[in-house]
Amino acid sequence: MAEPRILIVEDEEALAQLLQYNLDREGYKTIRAADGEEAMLLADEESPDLVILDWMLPKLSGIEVCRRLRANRKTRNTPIIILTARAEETDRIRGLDTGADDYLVKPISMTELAARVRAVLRRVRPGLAEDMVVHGDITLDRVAHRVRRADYEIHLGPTEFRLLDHLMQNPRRVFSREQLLDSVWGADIYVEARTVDVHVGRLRKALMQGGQPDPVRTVRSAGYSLDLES
Amino acid sequence: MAEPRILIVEDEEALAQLLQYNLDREGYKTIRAADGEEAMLLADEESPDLVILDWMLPKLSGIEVCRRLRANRKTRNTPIIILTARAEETDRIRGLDTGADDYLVKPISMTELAARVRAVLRRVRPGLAEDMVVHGDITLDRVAHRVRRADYEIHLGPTEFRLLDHLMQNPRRVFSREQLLDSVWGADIYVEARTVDVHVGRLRKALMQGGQPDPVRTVRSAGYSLDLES
DNA sequence: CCCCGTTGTGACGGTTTTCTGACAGTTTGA
DNA sequence: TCAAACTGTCAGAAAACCGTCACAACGGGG
Repeated sequence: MAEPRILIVEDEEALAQLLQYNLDREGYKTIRAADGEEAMLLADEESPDLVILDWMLPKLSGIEVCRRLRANRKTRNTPIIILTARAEETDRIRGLDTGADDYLVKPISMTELAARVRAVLRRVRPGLAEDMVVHGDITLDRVAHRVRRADYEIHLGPTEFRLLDHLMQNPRRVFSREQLLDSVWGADIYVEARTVDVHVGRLRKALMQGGQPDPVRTVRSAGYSLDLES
Repeated sequence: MAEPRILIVEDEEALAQLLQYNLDREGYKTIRAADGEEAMLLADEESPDLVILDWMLPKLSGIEVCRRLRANRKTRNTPIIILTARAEETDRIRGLDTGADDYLVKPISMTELAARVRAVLRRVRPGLAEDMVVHGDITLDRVAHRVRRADYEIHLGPTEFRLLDHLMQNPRRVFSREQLLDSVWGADIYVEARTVDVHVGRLRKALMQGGQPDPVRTVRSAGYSLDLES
C-alpha cells in the first residue's frame, strides 16, 4: 500500500488509457472512472490519494464533481488536478476556487503531468516522494528498506515497516485505527480494528530496543500518532 | 488565527508594489524581498505562510532560492508560487520538481493570482484555519489531539478534550449545562446535568497546572464560558 | 447576617479502552 | 520441503476514564 493511488476521471477512452499507462509506469496505482457518477462512487470507496478530473464529463460536470468531493468529509482533503480543454481564465479561476489544487490544459504533456502529480502529492503527503524520512532520532530508508534509531539498526516486519512509514509521513498527527487500516493494510482488505493495537505494540517493542523512549503516542478513543518528546 | 503572511520576492519595483497592493487588499500581510539573499534571510526570520518567487533574480536565481528553501528544515513545507516570464515547458517542470507548488506566467492577472494564493493556502493551512484553535495562551490542536498552555503540555481525557474544544469555538460565550450536554456528550445520550460540573472541574485542574489563572468562568445559574482575563 | 439554591470537589464503583502474551494458520526463502 | 518469519485473533490483565453522589463551600437576596 505504499504507492499512491490515483483516480482518473475521464470519458475519452484513448486519453484515459494514455494517462493510466504513463502513471502506472511512474509507480502509481490507477483507478478509472468514465463519468461523474462513477467518479463519486469510486472516490468514496477507494479513497484515492489524488484525483485527476476532466472538466467536461457526461452525467456530472467536472465542477460539480469537484464541489461534491469537497463537500464530502471523507474526500475533503484529497487533492484534485483538473484537465481542461478550454483555457479561459474565468474557468481556471472557477476551478481553483471550487477547491481544485492544480489544472492542466489539453493537449497534455505527460512529462508535465508527472511533475504536477509529484508536486501535489509532495504537498499533501510530505515525504512520500522522498527516499528517506527522518523524525527525531528515527530514520526510515525506503530504498534500502531499513530503519535505524540512534545508532541501533532496527528490524521490522513488512507490516510494521509500512505502519511506521505511514506514521512518519505526518508526525504528531493522530490516525484512527480505521484510517491506519485503510492506508497501511488497504481499503479493500478487512481485518479486525484491534489488530492495529497488536502491530503498534510490536512496533513499539522494536523501536524501544536500547532503552529509547516510546515514540508512539496513544490517544485514547482516537488512535495513535508518532511523536517524540512529550 | 492571524492573517496569512506572504513573502514577495521580486526585483522589479513596479510589479512588487502591484502585488503588495493587491494582496494587502485581499487581507494578507505582505513582506518584500528585492533579491535572493534577502529572500532567504526574511524567509528564515519571518517564516511566512507562502512565498511568491520571481524566477529571475539578482544575486540568487529563483531556482536556487527554491532549492534552498526546500533544504532548510524550517521552510521545507512553506508553499512557493513561482512567477516566470518564460513559458517553456522544461522550465515549468524544473520549477515544480524543485519543490514549487504552483507557477504563474507573466504578465500576471491579479484575479488569477488571488485564486492561486487562496487555493495553495487552503491546501497547506488546514492546520491553522480549522484544525487549530487558539485563545489567549491556550492552544488546541485537533489533528495532533494536543492541548498546550503557555509552554505546558496539557493532557486531557476525551471528554475534557471535546469540552474544551467546544468552549473554544465560541470564547466568552456562556453555555448552559444542557447545551454542553447536547453538543459535547451528544443529543441522544442522557447523563446528569451535574456531570458537567465535574468535568469542568477536571478541565480547570488540568488547565491550571503551573499556576495559570482559571480560564473557565462560572456564570451563576446560567452555565460556563471560556474566558481569560476578567 | 442568615438562608437556600447553586457550585466545587474528593471519593468510588463500574465501564470502556488499551496492552500484551499466546496461539494457530500462512507465507517466505533457502 | 522445511524451518523461520510473519500475520490476525483472542482473552485476560492493566490502565484510563466516566458518571454519580455526598458534603463542603459559596454567594446573593431578604
